[in-house]
Amino acid sequence: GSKSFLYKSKLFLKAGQRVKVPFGSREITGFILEKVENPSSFDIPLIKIKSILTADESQPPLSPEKLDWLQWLSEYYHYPLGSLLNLNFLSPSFKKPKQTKKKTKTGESNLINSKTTDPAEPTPANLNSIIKKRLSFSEEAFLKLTPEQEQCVKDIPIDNSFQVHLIHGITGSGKTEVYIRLIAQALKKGGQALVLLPEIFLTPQIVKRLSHVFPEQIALWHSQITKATKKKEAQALLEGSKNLLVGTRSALFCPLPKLALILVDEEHDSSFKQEDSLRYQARDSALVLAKKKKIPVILGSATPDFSSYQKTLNSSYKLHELKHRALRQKLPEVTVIDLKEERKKSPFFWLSDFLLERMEKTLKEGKQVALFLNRRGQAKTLSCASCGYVLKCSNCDISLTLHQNNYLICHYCSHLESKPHRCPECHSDHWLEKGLGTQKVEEEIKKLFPQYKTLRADRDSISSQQELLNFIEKVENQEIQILIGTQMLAKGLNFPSLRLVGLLLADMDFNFPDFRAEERGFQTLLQMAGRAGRAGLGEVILQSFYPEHPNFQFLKSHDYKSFFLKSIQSRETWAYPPFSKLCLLKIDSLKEKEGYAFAKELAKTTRALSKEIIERHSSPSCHSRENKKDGDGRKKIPLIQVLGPSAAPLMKIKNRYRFQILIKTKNHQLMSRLLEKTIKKTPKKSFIQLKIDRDPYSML
DNA sequence: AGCACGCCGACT
DNA sequence: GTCGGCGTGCTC
Repeated sequence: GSKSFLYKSKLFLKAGQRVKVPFGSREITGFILEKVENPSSFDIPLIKIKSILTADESQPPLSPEKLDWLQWLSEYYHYPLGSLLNLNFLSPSFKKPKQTKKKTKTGESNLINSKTTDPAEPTPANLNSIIKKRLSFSEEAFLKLTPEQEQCVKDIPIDNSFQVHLIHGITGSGKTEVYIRLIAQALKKGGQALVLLPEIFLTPQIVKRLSHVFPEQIALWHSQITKATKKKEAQALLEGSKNLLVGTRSALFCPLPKLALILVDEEHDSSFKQEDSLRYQARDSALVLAKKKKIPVILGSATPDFSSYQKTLNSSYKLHELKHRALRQKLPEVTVIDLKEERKKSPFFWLSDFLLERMEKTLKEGKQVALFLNRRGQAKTLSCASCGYVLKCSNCDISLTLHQNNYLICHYCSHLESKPHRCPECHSDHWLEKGLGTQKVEEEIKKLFPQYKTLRADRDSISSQQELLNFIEKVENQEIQILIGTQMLAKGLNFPSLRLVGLLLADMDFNFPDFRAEERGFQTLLQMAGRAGRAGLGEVILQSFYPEHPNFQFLKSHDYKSFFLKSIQSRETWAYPPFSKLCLLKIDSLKEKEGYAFAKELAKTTRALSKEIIERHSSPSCHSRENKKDGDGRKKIPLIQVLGPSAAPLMKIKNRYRFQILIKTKNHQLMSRLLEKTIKKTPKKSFIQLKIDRDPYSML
């Protein structure tokens, strides 16, 4: 996959250093990887080896740990190291835009095996001014901690050793204040801290709090920050004039020479996984970086990822629990309503009499109400009332979503068309709207409560940071009484006057065709329930067509741990993560037949190679360990399973046909070995793309 | 970036 | 058959 190139030089060069080299007919900047002792052992005629032109001192070299980490990323996620080093923040000139999808496949490489290397050294900097600045935050901005928070801070040493801490703190338990103390410790020691947030534009409140406490230290890093600013901030972090970086997953690549602490907030959030080009999981990658740098990592969540929580059970992660809300507010009471019973009585099937009544009461008392529904748009699909024809996107294989009652959008390719008058099949003009979205709810609620102000929060109504800030301001100033939204409302927002939360169709979330659906659904419901009563009494009304669902009992008692212990069992039975490792081989072809043939051949190769690996792995030397693992009565998990090929759940997207093969293995070493062998054996085809999604989050 | 190579359609 | 357009791969 990722190629490196051999050059010669008499210069004194360090690994990670940038150099200018001739490459083909042009001159490019490359990175020194390592010193090669025996160049003739390479399969390259010595005469072809060119000389390095100059050392590029415009930026300090990558540290050995960072370089090591980048190599790990490249291998683990099967992404060419050359392309990785070319990503904006690592690139010497910030001018190069992200490669187009077509180019990433080849991955232009500019790596160099130099003849002389030496470990990199940290950049010297102006100590006096740094020490002055480092202490420029004022402890006066700290809030008083509860005994629980204080204990948590005490139990997390910020030292030079690798340890993963999981802070499981219920909504409103004040995790941010714990983070602030730990960041302050890292800064006081002369170190730097990195805080990763899922989508920074959805979490302005924590950013505001951190900016208030560390006004001169903080640098922000996310997709809406301009390149010029990024360059400036990267420089400040390199020099040490700024020492706290708060950003989304890509902030992980920013230079932080004195990194002493990594904090991943809302660590369960799926947006830490990048779904294109380098398909990396930022939380997992942060753990690897921290291990190489020998520093602590803190993962925080009210609803931890199953894999993270599982690792606290055998103490490989340290668990810290915050079980009480910081201002001693009670957790909201959860009432479960059976929609089967209620639907006949109320004006709409999705609004029970009970919820309606509680809404009226809450609003009369001057408090706010939020209604949560995990589907945007107005009606999910449009189908013909007489023949049942469903309108689908012409490029993709999926149903179109109706917006504002007159146009249809494909959520996959953004294809837009107006609502047709007549059914293209039977020419009937009678359409049925199936499904319920936030727009429909907003429309009806406005009719029911004309005297109160209603506002909708979803990806359609709020698409920028500024729009979200406006929304938050309106809610905080109580200009709005009724909020209607998707999971956008569930992410880290804190509204003191919000008393009542209605979860309109709570069982909908458990039924996606994905092994993580239950985990995801419960996390969202619990997070959403946690928005109620952040300052004082709160109430949650959960509506469902299946009210006896056992998960609702866990929700009523706000008991994440019991939910986890129950739900993790089926993961084990079916050998899904964290009990196995997954990798999705995605085949994407312009032609359906050839794509399928390629996928079939690929699956055959993968199966044959996995058989080889299993045989070798089960040889006497490895045998005893495996027996031990299987001998304790648990269901036996096969070492490697290759499933498929199957048509992807959404087979046709943007006029390309998609097939997939799922590999399940017992551990990631086996996976790496299998992937490497498979790729080596698979011939490249021009119109077929093969993408490797390691630890996939979306099976689509 | 700029050149080599191979696949496929159009034409002598 | 052969010419040439174009997409893809390679550059130590």
